[in-house]
Amino acid sequence: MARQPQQERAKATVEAIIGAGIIVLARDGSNGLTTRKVADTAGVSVGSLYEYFEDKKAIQEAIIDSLARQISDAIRPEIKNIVRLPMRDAVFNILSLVKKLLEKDDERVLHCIRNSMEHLRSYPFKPLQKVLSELSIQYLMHHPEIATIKNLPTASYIVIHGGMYTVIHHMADKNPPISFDEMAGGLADMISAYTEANLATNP
Amino acid sequence: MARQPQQERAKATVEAIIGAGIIVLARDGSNGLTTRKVADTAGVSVGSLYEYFEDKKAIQEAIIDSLARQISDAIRPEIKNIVRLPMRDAVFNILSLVKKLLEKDDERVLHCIRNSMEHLRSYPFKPLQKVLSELSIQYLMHHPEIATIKNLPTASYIVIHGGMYTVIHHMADKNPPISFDEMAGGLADMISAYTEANLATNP
Amino acid sequence: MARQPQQERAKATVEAIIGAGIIVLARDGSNGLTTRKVADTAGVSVGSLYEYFEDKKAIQEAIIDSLARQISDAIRPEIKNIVRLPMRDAVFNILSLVKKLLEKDDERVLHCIRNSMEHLRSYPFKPLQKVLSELSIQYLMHHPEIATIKNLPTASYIVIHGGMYTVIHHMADKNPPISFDEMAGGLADMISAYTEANLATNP
Amino acid sequence: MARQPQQERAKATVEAIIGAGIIVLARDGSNGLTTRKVADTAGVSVGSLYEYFEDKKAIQEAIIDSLARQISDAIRPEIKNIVRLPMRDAVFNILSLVKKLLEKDDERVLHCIRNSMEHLRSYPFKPLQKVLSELSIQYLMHHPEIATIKNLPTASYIVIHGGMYTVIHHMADKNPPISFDEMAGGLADMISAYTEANLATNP
DNA sequence: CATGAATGAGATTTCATTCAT
DNA sequence: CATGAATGAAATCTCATTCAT
Repeated sequence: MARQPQQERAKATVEAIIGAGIIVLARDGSNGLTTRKVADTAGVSVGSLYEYFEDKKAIQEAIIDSLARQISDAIRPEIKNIVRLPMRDAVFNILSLVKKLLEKDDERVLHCIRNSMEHLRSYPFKPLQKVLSELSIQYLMHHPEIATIKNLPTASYIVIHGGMYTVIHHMADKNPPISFDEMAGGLADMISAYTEANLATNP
Repeated sequence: MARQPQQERAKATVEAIIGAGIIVLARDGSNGLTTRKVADTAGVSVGSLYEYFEDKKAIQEAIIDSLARQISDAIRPEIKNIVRLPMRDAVFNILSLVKKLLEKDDERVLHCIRNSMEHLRSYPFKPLQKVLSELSIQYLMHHPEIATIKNLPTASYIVIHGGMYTVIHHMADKNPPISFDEMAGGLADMISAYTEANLATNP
Repeated sequence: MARQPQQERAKATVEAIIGAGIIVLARDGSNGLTTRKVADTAGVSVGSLYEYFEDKKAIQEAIIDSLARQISDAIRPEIKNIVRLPMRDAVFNILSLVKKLLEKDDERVLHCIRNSMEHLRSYPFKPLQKVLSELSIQYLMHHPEIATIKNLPTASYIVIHGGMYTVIHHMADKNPPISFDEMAGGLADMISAYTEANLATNP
Repeated sequence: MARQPQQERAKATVEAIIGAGIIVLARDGSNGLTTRKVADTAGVSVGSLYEYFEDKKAIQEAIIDSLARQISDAIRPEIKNIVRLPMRDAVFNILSLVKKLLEKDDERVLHCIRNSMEHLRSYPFKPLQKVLSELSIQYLMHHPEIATIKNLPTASYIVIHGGMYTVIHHMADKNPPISFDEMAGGLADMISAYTEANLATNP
């Protein structure tokens, strides 16, 4: 039943469905993502959903893929600027960049990530982690002196996972006890102190 | 409709329902948590669910409350030992403690937390955060010298939120690029370096 | 299972159940009459309901019987006064008497009659009709001159049925276009005019 | 959830659901009106009910609205004939008309009215009362001489409410002590005598 | 006798999916 | 291709009735 969209109009319909899915997922959560709501929001009939997608699961996956691409596309062009910065500024900028990305469109992406944590096994994180890993590698190439740090993978893992979630949590927090800049600055300082300490011991 | 259990048997039934709910939530996720499955797992009829709970939402909340209590009860008795340790060891021990807690019963609590992140707005974290905040305060009382650190709230926020989630993520990771001890050690080192750096500048 | 109450306490329980049933029926309608609500309102356990009543239907019937008796008991003692009055006053007094009866206890009986019209096939009307028929006969014995009226049964039927329902409807009407006294007076005048016209033609 | 029917087929389904609802309501009473029975009787699936109706309550209301329209539509075309008649004949004809209406289709409308008295607060009467009020006004315009009667509203109220219910009760009565014609004739005579008496005193 | 916990059949409601038009 | 009506399995919830204590 699921076909490849062959015409422009068909591609537009697929885009509309995925876009509608993102809106519904952000608004109503993964439990509230029904075919009817998606079809209504997309302005197509429920029948059309099944013209382009095998079943609901396929729609969910397409939504996640789309979110993943949006995230990667937003971060990748900034890599070339970030790799030039000293460690502290690099970390701070990455966190700010992620924040800006998650804030777009009334925090649509933020809500989608929160709402799909369970069902989709942190899938949307994967490409975020991938692009951040790329960034790590490129950063290393621009700063060969830190290659001597033996715990670089650890630092990288912590900033990518702990950092990401702390940003997500902070943004969802109605009354955060500290400001975003304090949080991001603190984490930047920690990473910076950690890497420099390891650097100092291996001269 | 919802009654207070008055007899011993009734209390046992309520416990069985919540226990079954935890099992089902851990196994099937919040979308897979149906009244039928909970009743079957608890070995009671669906009608019994509604003897003690207003509706399904109330059952979900009771499950979360129960998990929250389990978490707090597991951590609180350890506080008195942890507050005696130096910063690095304290952080490492807390993370290990959380890991041990989440691992219990085939990672039941871990799965529940992951599976209820969406629907319940990270509720199960609340008491975990609360008990860790208590720990922070007690730690401060045992180490008055660190009270001079002006960014203590920042460090605390990062270890509680970033640390917790990194643990959760690491445990769910099939092929983690670093070991748990490396991760926990790294985070402990960072926090330790961060606080000591701030301490050094304020002698 | 259903037993005859043999002790004083048992009789009191039966009364409490029926009284509770009347309250619930008046408040929640016949669809809202559940065994649990009746038991709670009566201050007994659901199990006790089945000690004294075969099933729910038996409770409903007991409620109706109780209402019927209340109605008859309220009207019968007034008969001896009403039969002495001229036709117009008699009709007006009967309607006022019915109104007073239905108003008692926050219109409890009124609501019960309205709420049981469907399910119980106007049962509560039966005894009301019976006692009013008795009144008709006694009235005739006190006013033998009207025995010559050939349409007396018709007049009686209309005042009993049309009159009763008009009272019930008027009491339930939030914004009645005429006052109760106008309505009752009008009906009394009609009956009076009708019987006198028939009397005049048969001198 | 509830949609507006857009195709012919959908409108037919809505009609079938309401028609089935009327049959079930007449047969089983408002307590016996289940979604299952309505769906089965209408020859559609239960799911279809919820395509066009928010919930069961909405179906009940649609049934009542449909009945109300049937009643009004049956009476209104007769108004122009009735207003030409003298008072006694007018009243008698109205009551006969109502009887004929309630008798149609195995007394379906009669049973529906009886069965929905409780739950729907005599709603189906409202349009019947409205159309009869219209009739009153038109009658007055054709008989300007009765405008001098000061108790016309009272007479109107009694014939509409008392008369209607007496008809309903009489039809439901297995062994009525008087015939329908006697009852209707009696009521017609009363109203006629009442209005003429008031007319005579204001020459 | 009295209790209230437990039951389970049956009611309402939801929603992914199919299919005639 | 597109539509949206129709489906029905499965979910939530209710409540009269039973029965162990």
